[in-house]
This record gives sequence, structure tokens and C-alpha cells, in this order.
Amino acid sequence: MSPKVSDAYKEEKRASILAGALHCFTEKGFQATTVEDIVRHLGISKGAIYSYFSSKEDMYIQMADDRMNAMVESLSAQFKDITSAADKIRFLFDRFQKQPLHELRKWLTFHMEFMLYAARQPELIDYFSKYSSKALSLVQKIIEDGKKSGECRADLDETAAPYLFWAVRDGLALQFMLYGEEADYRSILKDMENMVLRYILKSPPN
Amino acid sequence: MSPKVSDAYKEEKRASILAGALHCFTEKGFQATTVEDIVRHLGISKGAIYSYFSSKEDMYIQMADDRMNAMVESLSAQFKDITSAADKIRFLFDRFQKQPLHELRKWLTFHMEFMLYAARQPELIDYFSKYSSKALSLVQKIIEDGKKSGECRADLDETAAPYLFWAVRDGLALQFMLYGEEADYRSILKDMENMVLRYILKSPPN
Amino acid sequence: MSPKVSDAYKEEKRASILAGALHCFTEKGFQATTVEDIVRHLGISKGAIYSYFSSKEDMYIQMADDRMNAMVESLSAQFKDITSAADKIRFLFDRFQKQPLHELRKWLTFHMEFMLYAARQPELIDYFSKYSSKALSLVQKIIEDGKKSGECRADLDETAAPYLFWAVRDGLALQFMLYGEEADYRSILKDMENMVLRYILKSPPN
Amino acid sequence: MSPKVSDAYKEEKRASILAGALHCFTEKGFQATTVEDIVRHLGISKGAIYSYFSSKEDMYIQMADDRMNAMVESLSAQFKDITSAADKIRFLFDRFQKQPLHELRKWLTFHMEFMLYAARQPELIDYFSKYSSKALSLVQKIIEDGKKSGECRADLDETAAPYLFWAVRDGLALQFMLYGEEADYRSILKDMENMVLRYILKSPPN
DNA sequence: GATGAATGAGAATTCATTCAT
DNA sequence: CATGAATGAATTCTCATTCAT
Repeated sequence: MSPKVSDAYKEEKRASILAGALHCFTEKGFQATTVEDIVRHLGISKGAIYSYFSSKEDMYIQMADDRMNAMVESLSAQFKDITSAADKIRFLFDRFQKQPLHELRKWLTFHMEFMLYAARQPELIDYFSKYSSKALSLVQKIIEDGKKSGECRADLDETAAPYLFWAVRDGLALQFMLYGEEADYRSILKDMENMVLRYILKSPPN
Repeated sequence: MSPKVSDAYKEEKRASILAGALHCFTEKGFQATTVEDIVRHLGISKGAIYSYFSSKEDMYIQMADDRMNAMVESLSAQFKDITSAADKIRFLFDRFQKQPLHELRKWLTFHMEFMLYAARQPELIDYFSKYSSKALSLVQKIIEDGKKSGECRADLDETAAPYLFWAVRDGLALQFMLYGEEADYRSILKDMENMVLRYILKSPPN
Repeated sequence: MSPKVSDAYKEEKRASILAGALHCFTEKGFQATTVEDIVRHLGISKGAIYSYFSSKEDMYIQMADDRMNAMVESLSAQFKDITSAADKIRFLFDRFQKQPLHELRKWLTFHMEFMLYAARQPELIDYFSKYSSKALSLVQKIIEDGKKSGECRADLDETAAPYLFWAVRDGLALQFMLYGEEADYRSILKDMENMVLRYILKSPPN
Repeated sequence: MSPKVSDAYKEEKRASILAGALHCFTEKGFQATTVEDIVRHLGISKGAIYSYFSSKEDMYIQMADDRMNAMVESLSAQFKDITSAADKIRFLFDRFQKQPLHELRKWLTFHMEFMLYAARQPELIDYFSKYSSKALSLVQKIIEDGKKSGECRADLDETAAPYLFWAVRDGLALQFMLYGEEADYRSILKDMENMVLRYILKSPPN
């Protein structure tokens, strides 16, 4: 009777279905994952899925949504304690360094499939741009602060730099998506960090 | 005994089917494109497709193959007349600048879907790595020559640098895959050119 | 959690699909029968077939399996009450006599097509041999018991005799598979019975 | 210009196509053999096939026809020199003994597939019966002569005995069609010879 | 006559979604 | 409310036959 209990239960269930579906999607890909796969993995019924989500596509969107929010929130939170622009950039590269390559591949696959999917559906593009801009803003803020504090080159384009940052990162992940050694990946990632810092800072390291 | 149609005819037909299929793949994606779609677009029969290609996958592979070969060959040819490493890099960025964004999007979509597809098929990964290494070698050669001539930093890692180059390029394309203005894209691409040249050259431009 | 339909219902459904498929297979043959034919005959959907059987071949195997098991079980049960070897052989010939020729033809057609099919699929041959040996063992047991009791010739090869028995039976069915009068078939079957009894018994009838 | 030359050439070509097709049919079966298979095996064109035969089915019928005629003619010819009924039966069993099991399997497969095929086509049944009766007559003649000469039991049914003979033979082949050792096959075939001779002769061997 | 490229009607199988129980 | 059996449109690929060259 009490809607509160019911709503909490429903949200929990929704989240658990999404988690199970995410597991399957990262494992086999969105298209290749069948509703049957998800249902088997979760030990629930097909009907249950359809009482929480209107379609397989709906699950996908809600999932990407949840994940992007979580990423940006987590990063923003951790930036609280870092003041230097260079240190923030280093902190981000550190996070990239810490992520195992196989996990990166899994996520990249998930995101690429989502982008591909979004590319065919105009209404998703706006949605996508909204979330991408969160990641861009995060870096733009770093640059702006860095310019104010004199850490960053005054003539650096603060709109373009965030694109550069993410492009460098995503581009490298793309290079290593299908094959390549973890050690090589980390070493090149380190070079990238140098290249980026060299480019944005007034007085580059070494 | 002798074939009733020439080899030239067959190659032309093969190419025309591939062109039609590419049109459909870039329009709707590989998975979403049905053989029926291709056949309807080309005004031929289903059987014709299967007498030139063993499967939809085969068309995809031959297409990627053709394209990668063409790209590397065309670049290698044009490099004949350029001696300076910096000029070669600039030449490449010039080519990127000249490609209309909508066309880039089409190709990127095609390649991403192929990568995603290859990611699930271990036997395709080798195939893929073979061709990727062609693009990497091209840039590696530039760096090596540049180091010999003293144009490039002596301490530059000539194995990592090609990854950087392509990562930067592919990563930016990825950023603009779904949305973004052509002008912004070009402007950031210019910045990237600067970042890359600054990183690899002994005496960076201004 | 608990299934919405009972196991009994599912088994009944499985059996009904098998019955419908058998009807079609005996009518048109395995290869010539399409899944569409079966589905139309049963008034169900294509999907229903595939939720009970993994393929058309699977239906075929389960069908042959069911039938062979039923035959051997039914014979074994009825042998309980017969002690004499000669009577057991006579009982078997009696059963052959009772089967209408048109029905024999139907079954023979079914089994021959299955053998032909199995002949091209090495993994089915083992399966087939397992079931054939059931029929052979049944007769071998009769011979062995008959030798012990002194009914059968002591120098009779108890491994070969079962082959003889079934060869004689199947061979005659083969002769009458396409044409021939029911009366002729029965009369020759009677002669066969004599030939076989004469061959295996110490003191043949008349 | 001269039709004689042309006709001879045509007959030769017809026969060579038939031989090639037979090779393919015994190898893979009628249904599984594609016209492409035959054409590749023979090194001719598809059109050539269709200028000699109206369809794949037509090839099959003409082939079975040729083969049955050849078998009966060859046997009849060889019987010229044998007078005793028992010796004729032994001669036949000798021929069966000489045929390698793998070859028997190939032929049996071919004939079974043809029977199955004929079973669905009423107009082929008459055709089939005509040829089968040739094989039956051959043995019936032996029995009749044997009865006249006193070799065979006087009360033997000369209509039924030929069926028995061929049933015994075809039935054993059927038992060994899919698996079984060559040695076992030969040993049981010998037993069968004994069983048959015992049954038809007035004074059976040993 | 010979050729073999082209045809296109089918075939088996899959799977997101529904809805009776 | 949950369940999972049933649905059936959609998909890839095959191959006997034809017919322009």
C-alpha cells in the first residue's frame, strides 16, 4: 500500500536489472546480447524486464545515462582536493594508467556501440552531446583556472584544449582496442601525458 | 572453355557491388543493412552477390581491405616529393583538413562498426592488426627519417610517436562523430597539428 | 518462479509436435518436409518448434530415439511370458504379420531416410549403432537361451544369427517397399519364418 | 553433317556426363550433390548438362536405368556356363563376397536414395518394378531349373524363393550399411549362403 | 554449340515482444 | 504481479535452371 516501500523496491530492481544487462552488453555487445541472455544471467523472467523497461533499447539508454553521470560526478568529487591545473591533468592520466587494458576495452566497446547506435538516431544525438559536454566542461574548467593562475599558456584556446585532451585519450584507447600489449599502452599513455602537459603549460616539465 | 565475360568485367562488377554495399553500410550500418537492401540498391539479384562474395562479412572485409590499401598507397606515392619530416606531417594534416566532416563521419562510422565487429571475432583481429600497422609504419618512417636528418627530437620514441599521431587524429574524429561544427573541427585540428609538431620537432614552430 | 505450465504439459506438447512432424516426414520425407509444413499441419508457430527442438535434425533424432526405445521395451515386456526360443521367434514373426503393409512402408521409408542421413554424418553413426544393437541383443538373448535349453543348434553362431534374423526381415520389407501385394508379402514372410526356424532349431518343424 | 558421327559423339558425351554424375552422387548423395559439383568434377559447363538432360532428376533416372540393365545382363551372361542351381546360387554369393564393403555401402546408398525418391513419385514405381522383376526372374529361373533337375525341394515356392534370396542379401547389406567390420560381414554372408542353400536344396550341404 | 553469370524462390533459424495463466 | 510459451516477421544463404553472348 505504502508507495515509498514499493518505489524503493522498484528502483532497486531497476538498478539490478540494469547491472545485469550491463554485464551482458559489455560481454557480448548490445546487438548480440539477447533478452534471453539477460534474463538467464539475472534469474528473472522476460516479463519482469518489460515491466521496468519498454524495450531493449530503453535499457541501453538508461544505462549509458547512469554511467556517464557517475563518471563525471566521481571525477568532480575527487577534484575538490587538487588545486594545480597540472596536477589535475596528471590525476586524470593517473586514473587512465590505473585502468586495466582489458577493462578499458570492455568500456570502449560499450561506448562505441552506443555511439554507433546514436549516430543512426537523431534524437539521441542531442542526448549524447549533453553528456559529452560534461566531460569537456570538466577539463575546460581546469584550463580556465590554470590560465588565471598563470600555470597554463595565456594563448591557449580554452575551448579547443578539452577536445584535445579527450581526443588524445580516446584515440589511444581506440589504437589499443583490438590488440596490443598493456605495457606499450601504458608507456605511450605516459608520452601522451607529456605531450599534453607540454602543450598546455607555460613552463613544461623537463 | 574461355570465360564468356572478361576478368575486367568481373572486377568491375565486384567493385560496383562493393560500392553499392558501401553506400548501404555507411547509410544504415553493417548489421542493419540487409542483403536485400544492397540488392535493391544495385538492382541485381541476391545470387549475384553470393557469386562474387562468400558472405556479407566477406564483402565487409574486402571493402575495408581495398580502402586501407588505397589510403596507404596514395599517401606513399605523394610522399615521394616531400623530404622534410615536418612537411610530411603537415601534408597529412592538410589532407585531414580537406576531408569534409560529413565524409569523415561516414568513414569513421564504417570503421568503428568494423572494429566492433572484429572485436568479437578473434580471427579478424590479426587481419586488422596487419593493416593498422601499415598506417603506423608510414608515420614511423617519417619520424625515423626526421631523427636522422636532425629535424626531430633525438629522444623521441619512434615507436610510440606513430600511435600518438593517429590517436590524436582518430580521437578528434571520435569527438566530432555525432555532432559539432565543421569550423570548430578544423580549428581544433589545426591546434592538434601544432601540438604534434611541437612534440616531435627539435625546434617547434614559433 | 515456478513454471507456468507443468512438465506434463510440456511433454505433451513435445510429443504432439513430434507426432505432427512424423506425419509430415512420412508423407513427404525428412528433407522435403519444411518447418513451414510442420507448423501449418500443427497450427502452431515456427518459434514453438524451436523452443522444443533445437533444429529439424533434432526432431528427427528424438523421433527415431522414441520409436526405437518403445519397440524394444514393448518386445522385452511381452517376452516375459514366453519361454521357448522357437515361440519367441514365432511371436516376433507374428508381430510382423500383424503390421499392415502400408504402415510398414511408412516406417521403412522413415528409417531409410534416417539411415541415409546418418550415413553422411559420422556423429550420428555411433548413435545409430547404439540403438541397432538393442534390437540385435534382443534376438541374441533368444538364441543363447535356446542353445542352453537345447532348442537351438549347438553349432549356431549366436553373434551372426541376430543379423540374419533382422536382415531377413528388413530385406523383405525392402522388396515390398515400393510395390507388391499384401498377400504375397504375408506369404513370403511365412516362408521366411520357416527358413529361419529351420536354420536355428535343432529339430526344425516338419 | 553426317548424323552418325554426331550421334556417336553425343552418346559418348551423355555417358561421360552420367559417369561423372554417378561419381558425385555416390560420394555425396543425390540431394546433396549440386549441379555445380558435377560440372566441376567433369570440367564442363552447366549448359552442357542441360543440353543432354532435362533436369538433375532426369540424370538420376537414366543412371539407375543404365546400371540395372548392366547388372542383369552381366549376370545372365556369366550364368551361361553354370548348370547346377546350387552352383548358380553359390556363384551369386561369391560375387557378393568379392565386393568390398565400402563399395557395397556406396551402391546401397545410391539405390536407397533412389528408392526413397521413387517412393514419392508414382510414375517411377512402375519403372522400378519392371527392373526389380528382372533380378527376381533371374533367381526364379534358377529355382525352376533346380526343381526340374531335382536339385531343389519340390515343395519350394518358386515365386517366393527369389524374394527370399534378395531379401536376405539386401537385408544384410542394410545391417552393415552404416558401420560394422568387413570380416563380420563376410562371415555372416557365408552363414546366409548356408541358410539359403539349406532352405532350397533337397539335400543340403553337410 | 558451349558457356557461366545471373536469377529468385525458398530454406532454416532467430529473437524482441506479447499476453494468457 | 510475475511468468515464460508462443508468436512470426525478418535474415542470411543456396542452387536448379535459364539465356545472352
